[in-house]
Amino acid sequence: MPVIGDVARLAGVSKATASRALSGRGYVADDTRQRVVAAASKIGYIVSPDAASLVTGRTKNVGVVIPFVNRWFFGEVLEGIERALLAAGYDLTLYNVAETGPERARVFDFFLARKRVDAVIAVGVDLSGHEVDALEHREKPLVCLGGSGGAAARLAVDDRAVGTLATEHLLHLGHTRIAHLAGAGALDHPASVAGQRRAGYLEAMTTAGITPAPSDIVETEMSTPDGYRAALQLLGHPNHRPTALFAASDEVAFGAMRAADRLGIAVPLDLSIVGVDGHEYAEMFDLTTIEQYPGEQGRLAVDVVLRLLGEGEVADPLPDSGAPLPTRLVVRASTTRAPR
Amino acid sequence: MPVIGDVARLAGVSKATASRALSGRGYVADDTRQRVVAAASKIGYIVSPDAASLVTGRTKNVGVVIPFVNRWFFGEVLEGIERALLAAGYDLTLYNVAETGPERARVFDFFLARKRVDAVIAVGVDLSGHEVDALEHREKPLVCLGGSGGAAARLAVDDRAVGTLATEHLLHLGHTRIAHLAGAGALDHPASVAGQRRAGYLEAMTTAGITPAPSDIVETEMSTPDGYRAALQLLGHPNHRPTALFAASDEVAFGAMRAADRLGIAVPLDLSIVGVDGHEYAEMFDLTTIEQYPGEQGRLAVDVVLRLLGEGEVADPLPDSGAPLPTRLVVRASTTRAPR
DNA sequence: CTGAAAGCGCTTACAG
DNA sequence: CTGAAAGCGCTTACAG
Repeated sequence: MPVIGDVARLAGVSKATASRALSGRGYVADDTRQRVVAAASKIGYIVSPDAASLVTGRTKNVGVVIPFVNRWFFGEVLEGIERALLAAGYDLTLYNVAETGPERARVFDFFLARKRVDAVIAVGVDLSGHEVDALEHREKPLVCLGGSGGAAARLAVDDRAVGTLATEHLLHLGHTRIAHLAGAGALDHPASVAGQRRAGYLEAMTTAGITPAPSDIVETEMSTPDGYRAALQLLGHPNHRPTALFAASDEVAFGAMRAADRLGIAVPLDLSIVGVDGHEYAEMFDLTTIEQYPGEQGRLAVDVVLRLLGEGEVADPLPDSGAPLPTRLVVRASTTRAPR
Repeated sequence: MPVIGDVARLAGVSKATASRALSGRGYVADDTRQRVVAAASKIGYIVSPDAASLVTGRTKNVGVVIPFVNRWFFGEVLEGIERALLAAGYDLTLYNVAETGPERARVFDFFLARKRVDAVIAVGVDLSGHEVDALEHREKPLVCLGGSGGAAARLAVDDRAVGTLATEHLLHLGHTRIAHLAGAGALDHPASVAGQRRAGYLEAMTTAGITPAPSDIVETEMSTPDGYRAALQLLGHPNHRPTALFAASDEVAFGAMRAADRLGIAVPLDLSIVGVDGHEYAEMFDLTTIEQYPGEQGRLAVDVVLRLLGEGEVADPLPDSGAPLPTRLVVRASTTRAPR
């Protein structure tokens, strides 16, 4: 395993010069640089990131905290982040933390508190004050993508507007009996994604002069199997069947479609369904949805992190700070006019 | 940011003793240790992994190379690996490499070649000789989960047997016209997962004295939308419709079910479908499948890595070396007796 | 059981 | 433009 001293010796320069030649920082005569580079590649020299980090204080490594990897939205975000980070020469250290628990505390208090990452990106996690403090205390830039909990740099779609738009789409089609398959925790955590979408739904309904029956809102984990179970419960009830359904995510919507199928409820004739996300299956299932663009969101989060870390001399670390991330209503065959 | 010198001073010992007390390596008097630990926690000391790595040569970090994160199987594996690594106090650095290309070369020749990871786990990647060499040359333990390309430590299901079993299940139900939705590259890369499953299918057919028509094997990316498209092509053809279909993965099978639905082909009455994986949606869709257990596989891969790294003094680094990972045929409503 | 010293592999002022 | 030296924060023989 060659070290920089080997390169220096072979090139006939000092370690300092070798370092400068290889890193591109500081003045080096052009032919010197070439000799050094040639020497390095000849013996297969690769800099030790640990040694470099120790002196520069930079690790070229970003921690990503994410509650799931196997949900479409999160997987796409993660892929987007990974690609962008790799392109910038950064490593990605993955912390797949669940809602809460000792494991999560360990990630924030131990893993992230060490000097191994330069910054952290939190995807869809509701951060506690303590967690944010732990990072700020270590002077680690923190970029949040969705989720909640105070952080300076936050990128998010307007989930409340998403909920309103989805609901208004259904209202506009003449539906009045509109149920909502909300994300788990929507009621208890109004600031969460699930909570915001629910609030948007409620707002649209209220504006339309409709008060949903309490049983018209059912909470579910945002997965297809859970959405399926929740929808069976909602749609299987003998009375009061809704004519339309706003699912908090496309994955929930797929489950609802399957439940409707199983119960012999025709979509969209008997039941219109709208989801959120723009999942890769949405087109195949003809699902009306509010698209968002998680891969792009991940890339954006990396942009912000890089700016915060001073890579690429850009003045404003948060170009569109405050502006919500783009979304788009895509109407497909799963929604139609309310039955007479 | 306190350093170990601060802890030592506060506890009234040398840095050496503080280091020993904190790491648990070497003799330290019990009360000394307690004083050191108290001092450390009082000032919120956390060891610098970079500095420690530099001297020990160990980073407590494992690189994971994986072609997708947003396919069910890979997502589950990744989650399993992450949990197991975290529990062992290791970090996970994620490299999401696509099939091939310059990006992939950069990961192997630069990122993984540095001293930042102690070992690498390759999930479902077909490694080239050059890639394996690059790692072995750096003396990095390499554990492969599925995929192909020579590596000492390999964990894998017997994909050929999986293909045979799935096909025999259909043969046993009286089907003779059995199509196969194979994974992309099955023909060109016989050693790949897709290739092995295809080979198993062919073997079972041949054993039954049946030669599938070339048009009965269609390759597709192993995703649901791609499976959908491939199945439309396969099932939409006016002649020769198969009565059964072996899909190379559950995700492909879901796409095929949707295609059948769209074409008015009843499953299982007109068409039996069997998949592979034990996807979380399989039960909901009543899909017959050959289950495997990716989360558990990920955990197992970590076990092997840890043994290879000498954590936990276990004699044999590969307990079940050679034995294929468990799988199980789960019969559901998507397969039935062949129509008369 | 504990401490002084060397050293892991780099980078960065500081001189020249 | 280049080099000698110091130092990043730790751990590990080596003495005692």
